[in-house]
Amino acid sequence: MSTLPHPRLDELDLAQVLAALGDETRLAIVGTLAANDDDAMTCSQFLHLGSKTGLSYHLAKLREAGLVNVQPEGTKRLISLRRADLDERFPGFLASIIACRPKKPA
Amino acid sequence: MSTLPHPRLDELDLAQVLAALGDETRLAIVGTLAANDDDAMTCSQFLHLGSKTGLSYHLAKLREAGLVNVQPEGTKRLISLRRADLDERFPGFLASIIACRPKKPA
DNA sequence: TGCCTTGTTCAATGAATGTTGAACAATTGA
DNA sequence: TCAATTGTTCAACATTCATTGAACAAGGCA
Repeated sequence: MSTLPHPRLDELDLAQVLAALGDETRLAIVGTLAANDDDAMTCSQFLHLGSKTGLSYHLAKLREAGLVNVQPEGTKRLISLRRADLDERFPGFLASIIACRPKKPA
Repeated sequence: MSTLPHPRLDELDLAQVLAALGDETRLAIVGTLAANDDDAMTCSQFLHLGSKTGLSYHLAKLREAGLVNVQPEGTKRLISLRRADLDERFPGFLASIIACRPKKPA
């Protein structure tokens, strides 16, 4: 699966999840993943949100909180929302978060 | 209404709300208010969660984020969840948060 | 092999956070 | 008036957080 440490479903902690999302940059990352139809994205696709180093930091936070899955693929990392896990552990939560983010017009 | 500053409905910021809830103590405060049927409570009713000073700090955070309303009443402060406001601004959010908190058995 | 791309690690820094105890303010009630 | 109750404010402190740049790894590809 993945070489990087990810919390298991039963290890997800609500306060940690909320803290991870309590940052504009990380909230934007999650919002972008959702707006991208939950398709996997690479770090470089978020460069408009901050520096390379900063993104590495924020993505690690999101991964450690259990919000995203990070899967190495060649020199890239495929980042995807853990939508199913989050929906199971915190039903309705992710949807309510995403619903009140400003949507990008088509 | 109240002498303490509260953000207006249109001023509620999702990231700030999430950050405010990203702390075990504050999450417990909100959970307790919800478990108490959204009835107003006083600071002293949360003393089991921390020191007097600490609670004052955390309750200010919750108030500034727009999660609770604090209304002076004599020497006490009546603290209540801004349920209606939160439901309007972030539909489904509060419910999803509260649903996955462990409930106290009756 | 060598170079480019992608992303991480490290150390440093400044800002924000959470906790504590002492002192203070405001109201209530004897 | 005096004392008790309820909370806030303040300064101090240690911790964590977010950001930066330089250096480093690991693959891809010529």
